Amino acid sequence: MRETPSKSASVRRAAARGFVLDRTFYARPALVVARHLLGKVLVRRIGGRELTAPIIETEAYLGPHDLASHASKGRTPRTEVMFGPAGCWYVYLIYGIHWMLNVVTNDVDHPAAVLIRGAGEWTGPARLTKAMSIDKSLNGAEAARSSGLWIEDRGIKMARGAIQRTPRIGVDYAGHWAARPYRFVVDAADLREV
DNA sequence: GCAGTGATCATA
DNA sequence: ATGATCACTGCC
Repeated sequence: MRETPSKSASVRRAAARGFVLDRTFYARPALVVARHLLGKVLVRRIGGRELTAPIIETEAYLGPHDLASHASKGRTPRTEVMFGPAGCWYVYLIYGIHWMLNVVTNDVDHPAAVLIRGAGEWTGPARLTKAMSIDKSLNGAEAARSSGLWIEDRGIKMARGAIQRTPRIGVDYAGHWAARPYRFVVDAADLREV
């Protein structure tokens, strides 16, 4: 994608101005966090380099009553992180191959999280984690610079109508919860720098 | 359409 | 210890 020199400069300044989302952002209902993560920028530090990608697809997992959520099975070693403070990563392996990246939401002892399904050019939660070298070593870590994986607000805006809601993917086992529109998607073309 | 892949959890 | 399940992907 070609840009004029002045546009490139403004993008760099906008990036430098980005601020890291903190616990107050995540300590809200999963549906609110899932919606507001669209357009925020996932940042992964690997060595001295930073990989960045605007989030374009999320899913909310509400709590123990949500039969699509791992938390509906109760407190286990795997789900422990979801019972902890908001703003920590919940990373787990699925089908023996794929790492899934979630961020914990709500309050302590309210196990809820948002699955990050797509960012930048990467569609699909497993392709995203593969591209960003995300695995179990991040499970339980804070979404902060200290962990090497965090999310920033870089001022990207989108039209309200650009956001689509659909049922969540791959949770047909969850009865009527499978049909609830807890998946949020925005077309990358609808993201706008400010 | 469906195989691959192995952690996780319930059951025993 | 064993077996079922799985918030997916890639290849048929």
